Amino acid sequence: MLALKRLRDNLDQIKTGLASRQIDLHFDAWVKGDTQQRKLKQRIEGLKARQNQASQEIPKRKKAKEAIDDILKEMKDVSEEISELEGDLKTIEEENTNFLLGLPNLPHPSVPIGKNEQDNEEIRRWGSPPTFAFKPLSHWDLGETLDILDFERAAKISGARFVLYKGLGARLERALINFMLDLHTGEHDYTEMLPPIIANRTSMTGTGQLPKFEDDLFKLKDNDYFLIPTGEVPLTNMHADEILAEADLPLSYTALTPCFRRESGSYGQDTRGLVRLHQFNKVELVKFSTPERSYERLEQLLSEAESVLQKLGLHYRVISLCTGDLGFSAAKTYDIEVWLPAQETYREISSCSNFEDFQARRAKIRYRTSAGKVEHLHTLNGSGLAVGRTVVAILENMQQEDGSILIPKVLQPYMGGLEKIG
RNA sequence: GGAGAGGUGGCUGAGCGGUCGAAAGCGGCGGUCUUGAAAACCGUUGAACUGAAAGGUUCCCAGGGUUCGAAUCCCUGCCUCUCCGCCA
Repeated sequence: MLALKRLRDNLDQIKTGLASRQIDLHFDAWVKGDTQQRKLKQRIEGLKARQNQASQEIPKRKKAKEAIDDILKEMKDVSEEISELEGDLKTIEEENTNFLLGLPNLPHPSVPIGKNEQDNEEIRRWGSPPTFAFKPLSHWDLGETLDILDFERAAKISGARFVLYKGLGARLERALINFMLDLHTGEHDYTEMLPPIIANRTSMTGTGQLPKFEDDLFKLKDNDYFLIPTGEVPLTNMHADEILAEADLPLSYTALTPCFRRESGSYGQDTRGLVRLHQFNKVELVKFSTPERSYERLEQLLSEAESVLQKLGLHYRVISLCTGDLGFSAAKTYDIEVWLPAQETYREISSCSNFEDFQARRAKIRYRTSAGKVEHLHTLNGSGLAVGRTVVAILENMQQEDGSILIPKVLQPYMGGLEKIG
């Protein structure tokens, strides 16, 4: 959520900033509503001030055995008027809040201006694509041949866009999870968490999934509960309604969680394989930072996510999302895209964002500065990494002509010393 | 699931329907003392909105209600604790 003051004082500036996201917004109704709301509030507050005055006067008069009929009568009217006006105020306030909750974050000045993913800016590449003396197979073919991925049986159990990992496939997923968590807790100073993966409406609103994107979520029947689409939801909302001490910042948390997405808007895309599933595992990285240092932390977070791919020896590139491709809550986002040889393309494997105070305002996450002031802090998060897509990258990049898969050195201890699959 | 108790400021914990943003203690901050620290003592210390300021309004889990007036009474929901039952 954008700061109300900022919106009122710099409306034009914010309008242009948001327009760069390629979305249509109409502020006129809101401006009207906002003015109306303030006027109403002032009137109500005036009446309440009178009410408060009277509640001091009444007992005084009572004590002095003076008559109070007139003041009681007046107060009865005041009280009625207040409840009437408050009804109006509630309606207007709800409309205004909904509008504000529907506004995306303002892009950071360093974000490239652009219409869509075509305009994203490549920041750097690491390593180089492997060369093959044969035509590399897709991960779904490899997975099936090696009997480590089973999409048909997953469909029988659940439906389309689910996967059943088998044998060494399951082992590989688990090895990656442990490797990533060990790396982030051991070398990068994150605290490991194991949070709930069902979250309530308040939390979903806090991180920005709601109210706009309810259709993308799995909602539990008979409850106002949702399956989390990302570990960001529990890890960020764990500090909702809290005032943290500046000395405790930055806080860094990591967690493995399953993520659940309905992916309703993506028919026909990635229908095969485990790139786009309704359920997948992700190791999430979340940071809480002071505003002054949040962009420095974003670079740090990004490099921590990158180090996973570097240690695995997987070629990737980093891109900066342009304004038109930027997510709803983010002020700036770097995507890490890993090379997939079978499709001869880069695919997103991590998304690292600075949300500035956008989520902190929604979720009321604040900190007390060393000077004693209470301010909203900045939240950041990124994948470190999407585990299923890392399996994809390993299968496709490490495949050999005989159909076997070489296991990266750093992963071998986690695979019981195994050097290859198949 | 059944029975009971409770949810108050950073924490612990008082609080007759009006003078309660709320006692007290702890913690934090500032100071005195000290070479420095501790102890002791003194002072100070919630947040949001609104206003140029003075000030005003709101917030004692959330939402309703009673009342001229609610932290205090009533209802609903959520959460916590104790006991019983069930269970991985």
